[in-house]
Amino acid sequence: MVHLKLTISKIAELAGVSKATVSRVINGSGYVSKETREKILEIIRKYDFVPDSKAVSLSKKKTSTIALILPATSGPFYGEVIRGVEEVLSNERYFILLIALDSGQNVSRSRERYISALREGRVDGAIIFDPTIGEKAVARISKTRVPIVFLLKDYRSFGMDCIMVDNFSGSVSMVKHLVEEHNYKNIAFIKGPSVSDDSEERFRGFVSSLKIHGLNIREDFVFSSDFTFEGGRRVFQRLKKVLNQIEAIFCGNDEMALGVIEEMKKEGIRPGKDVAVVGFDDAFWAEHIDPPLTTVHQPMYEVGKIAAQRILDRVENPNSSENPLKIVLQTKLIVRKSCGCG
Amino acid sequence: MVHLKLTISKIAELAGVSKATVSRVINGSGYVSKETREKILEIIRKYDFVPDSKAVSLSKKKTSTIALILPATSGPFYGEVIRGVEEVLSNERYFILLIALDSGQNVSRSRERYISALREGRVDGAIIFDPTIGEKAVARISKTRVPIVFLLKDYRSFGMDCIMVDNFSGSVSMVKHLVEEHNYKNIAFIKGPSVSDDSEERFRGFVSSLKIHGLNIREDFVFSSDFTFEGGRRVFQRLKKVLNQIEAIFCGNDEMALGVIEEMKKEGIRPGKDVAVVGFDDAFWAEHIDPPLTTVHQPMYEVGKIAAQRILDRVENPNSSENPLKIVLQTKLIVRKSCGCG
DNA sequence: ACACTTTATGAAACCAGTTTCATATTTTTT
DNA sequence: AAAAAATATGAAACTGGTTTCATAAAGTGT
Repeated sequence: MVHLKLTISKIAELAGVSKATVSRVINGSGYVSKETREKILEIIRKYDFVPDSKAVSLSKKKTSTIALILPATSGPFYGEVIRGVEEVLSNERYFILLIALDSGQNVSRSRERYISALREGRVDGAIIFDPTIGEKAVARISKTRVPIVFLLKDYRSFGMDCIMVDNFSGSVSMVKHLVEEHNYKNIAFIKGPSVSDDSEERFRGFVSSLKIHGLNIREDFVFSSDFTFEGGRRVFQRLKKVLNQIEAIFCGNDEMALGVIEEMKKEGIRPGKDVAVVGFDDAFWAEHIDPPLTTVHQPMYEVGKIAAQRILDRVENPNSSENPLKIVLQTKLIVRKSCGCG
Repeated sequence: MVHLKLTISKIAELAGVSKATVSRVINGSGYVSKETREKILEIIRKYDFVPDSKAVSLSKKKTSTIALILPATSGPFYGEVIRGVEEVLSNERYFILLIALDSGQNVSRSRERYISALREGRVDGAIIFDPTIGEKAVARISKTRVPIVFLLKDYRSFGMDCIMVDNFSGSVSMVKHLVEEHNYKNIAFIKGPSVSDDSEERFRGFVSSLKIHGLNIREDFVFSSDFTFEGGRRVFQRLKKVLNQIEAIFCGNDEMALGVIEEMKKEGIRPGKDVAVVGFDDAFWAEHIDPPLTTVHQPMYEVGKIAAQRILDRVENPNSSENPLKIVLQTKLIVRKSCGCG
């Protein structure tokens, strides 16, 4: 029993009409008499026919697919962003082509891969979350003419929309809490990798907020690490030297905060009591660790949703001459216990 | 300045050859003289030409895309599975079409969506992780003739490969540890939703292992919840009644264990000291909570990798009459402190 | 020098749809 | 009743590639 492949032509033949008419029925376009439509619909149902998406894509010049580029190590964000994007796209019958960025030196390899996908016309648009991308790559992407929404990167000068998160204000409100509620005056800061814009923004917010409160920035209270758990542990060993001079440690993200907390406990120092430790991100587990972590919530689900809405808009109104949009979502201070509260 | 679209025909024209020859050069197939090849390559480079993937897919009947179906709530597994799949597929220049299953009643809606994707010929194969799927849907999927690998579901009778995780043995080794190392004799169990095969397997392993150790199953020590953090909190309230009769609580997954632990702490009961609490899954945060959770590690990264290798094999050797394969990956007991160790 | 294989190329068919255009039939307007 | 507009349909062109087939030239063996 050979399973013969159904095509629109065969359906047309069975119905005694031309394939153009079948196409019209399927797409609800053009004129088709009621009787003809019903007859064709009947046959389509009977044989359980579905048009081949590859052929549809080719002739309609539309894939109904959006590329979603994500860093492999976006950890807690991964799922959140995907959820937001998927929720919006699936409603509009679009699919997600997911490309995860390699970590380490291989980023450029995976960058090539997703640029390829754009150039080959595999997708109608793309949501790009690529923290280490630079102008050169953006210029190449721009040449593809594929509508793009960048996450957490502002490339409006290349005509691309961007969805940003206000890291600066997040830091500001954290410092405000530490200073005004707890009266801490000596706060250490642990930066992430310098290539990370987020990290820089958070640090700038920290510095700026200290100034506002009339506090000095102490260079020897500023440390650098890599946003990882292990990095947090390591940096704590360096930080120990100034531990007796500080009242709080503001970590550039939650993972490092967790590393710091674990290391502190090992040394018999009580996080949140002897020294406050706070983070940034509000990872899933942040409220469940001991002590529950005071941190800044990143609205990544909303970022995903808005990015998806935006890209659909661009894809479906390609010639709208609207200027590249920048949408800034607010972070939110989440006060738990590691800051000394409660 | 109108950006004119490049096609293989235009390249052919520029090179003064037929498009068949250009196609041969691009694909490295058939005979092409060295001079012709270089001339064409030169022009392709000069104009930065890339063939349209939609056209290639249509004529080659190959999309170089694999569907990856994942539950929205796979929480910690999400990223792990994706990482494994992506690592293998990207090396072979395949792309991932990601479809997340809606949670709640909408599963069937998203199920329709991914079955559509298969029927439309959007992908060459699919890796399906759909815990609540039933035979009826599987039968429909089977009709599409698209190669499928199921995760954690055995549908070999429909000709589909499956990658399983040995939950049963995971439970057995956990009970073994609790009984042999700690000499616990009264162990409560919190099941997940009854629709979850995993949950059932874990429970069966628990029961079986108790028997092996000559212990009775106490019906009133068995509770049911829904695999969520909140579910864990709620079930603890029911469980309190028997708390003075038990030495350990074996939770069907880590999230519920976390809920139980939090609730215990609120009541002044020390998890791991007064009563042992253990979980299943080894979520990212399991080692960082207080006390660090003793649990059973699920090798989801490996599941993703092996599934991807398997699906590529099926896709690239479509007429191999090899029987549907079942690969069982082993879980691993991770002893931390919540069981009373350390 | 002749048959046979290998190399090289293009025309045309093909993949499975959509869309334009021409034509025929109705229906509506004047 | 004639003209205009709306409805209905199919042939053929089109999307942008790949592949088959035919043909010709070059290389090889005897």
